[in-house]
Amino acid sequence: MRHDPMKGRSVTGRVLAVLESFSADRTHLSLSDISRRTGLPLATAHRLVGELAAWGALERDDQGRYRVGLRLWEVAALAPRGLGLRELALPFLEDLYEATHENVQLAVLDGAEVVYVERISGRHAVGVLSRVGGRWPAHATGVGLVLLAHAPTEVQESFLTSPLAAFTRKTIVDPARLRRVLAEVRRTGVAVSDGQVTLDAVSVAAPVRGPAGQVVAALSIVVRAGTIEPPTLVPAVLTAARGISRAIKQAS
Amino acid sequence: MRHDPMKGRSVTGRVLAVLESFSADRTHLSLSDISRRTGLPLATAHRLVGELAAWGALERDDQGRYRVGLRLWEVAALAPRGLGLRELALPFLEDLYEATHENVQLAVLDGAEVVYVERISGRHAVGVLSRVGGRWPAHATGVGLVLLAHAPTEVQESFLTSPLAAFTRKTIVDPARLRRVLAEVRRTGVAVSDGQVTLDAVSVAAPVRGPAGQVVAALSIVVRAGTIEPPTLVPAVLTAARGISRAIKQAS
DNA sequence: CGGATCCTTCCATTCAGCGGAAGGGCCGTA
DNA sequence: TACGGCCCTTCCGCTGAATGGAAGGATCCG
Repeated sequence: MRHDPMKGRSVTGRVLAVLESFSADRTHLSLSDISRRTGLPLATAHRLVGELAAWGALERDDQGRYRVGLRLWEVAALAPRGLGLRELALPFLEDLYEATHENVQLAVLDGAEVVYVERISGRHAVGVLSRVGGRWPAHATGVGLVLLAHAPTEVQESFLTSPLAAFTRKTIVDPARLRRVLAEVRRTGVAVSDGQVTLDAVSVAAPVRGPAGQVVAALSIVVRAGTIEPPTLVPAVLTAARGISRAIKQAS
Repeated sequence: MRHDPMKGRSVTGRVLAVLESFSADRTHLSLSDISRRTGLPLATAHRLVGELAAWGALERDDQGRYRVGLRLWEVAALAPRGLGLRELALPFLEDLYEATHENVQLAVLDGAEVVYVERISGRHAVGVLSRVGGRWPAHATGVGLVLLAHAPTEVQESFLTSPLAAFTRKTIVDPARLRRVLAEVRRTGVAVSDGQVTLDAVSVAAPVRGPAGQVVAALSIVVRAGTIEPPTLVPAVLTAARGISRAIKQAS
């Protein structure tokens, strides 16, 4: 009898487990690493990894370690909610970036987290922890507040009944307070997130809408706290967000 | 006896076939589409697609059609030769873009083709056919000429003995002429590609080097033919390319 | 309303996938 | 130089995950 999590697991499931064994802080893994992280026996991992490498989903470097391959990135680049969205948005992100040289981000909601689809950062802009392809709990980000505010009610309720992670003393962790913040976001049309992820950053975010008016993404600018008054950033963020919404509509 | 291309094909191979059934001009596919394009029986396609969708490699839209999912994009975003390279390069690409507002591209070589890892295009810049995540035959592009010029000899020989596709009357299709062009690229350090993909575009490309000095990518600017003399673009392109090379070295 | 096409589900059969074991290679240390 | 530890590769008898034809329901369109 097998006493491992992979027992009875499909081949597809194992293949996907291999792919998800890579992370932002572990982009290069040995075969043994992959075996350990997935729970797959070495011989099994070897076979699956070999097939993925032959196709290009994985690549092997000079030290024999594996990394996510270009071929997988090419296929994944066809994701409408990933690069597809980013392609349409980029001119407007560039506009906002050139006007401010601050951090400009585009994100979508996935479950209880935002996934960053794009980020352009100025050299002197305040440091941000977001990473393209990375995730963050929605409640603690400007883009996340916008996306949650416009999410279906059941998504919001599910979120509000789960524990809210704190990153700084300013992170919103009280569900009642979060409800009020989300209502305010819906009312004003923008979210301001001050010091929720790092104390020195404040962001202003606005919704990006799909053809039917539904919110499909959110755009934000992140600046150093105490440098620019957030309300002064609202017109520019709204302008860029509306431009992206228009581009999405025209692409439908 | 099975009379289909999938007979004897591994599950991993079938899963990858499902993923590669999507293309830039077919980002949304029905289950039957996927079955036809992969050669998989409907029931088999249904099972595999269901597992991929459950994990997030595929998503299903409101009309029941499938598209590449965000989760796959997230994993693929960890590809060092994809977004990894792009993240390091972006500040320099932005510099070049802001200085010129023309098309700025970053590409890597994969076999006989270049894969575009990044592209920033100005609104009024000449139209380009490249697409992030897309491929193009190396010989017909500025970035490709740079990458081929610095590729291992066997890669170059293999390329030169294969038929060279023509896209315009200016596309280099004569192997002897291509040899001379590649030698010139090595000598001068940059490639100028004039009208090879479209007659109205001319590009200037320079190599991006890895920690050991090897050429790992190429950067280019693409402008409207007859507007800016290519040699005047060389310093800016070289500056940006060297900046990226330095960033790569520092990240190692 | 009927034909065409799509999608979902079932299940008897089968062969692709499994993974423990063995062996070779590499590296670091005594 | 030798040895221990760890990594990677390969083998192969066994078995259960995968298979896909068939059936049935749903949807769309002329």
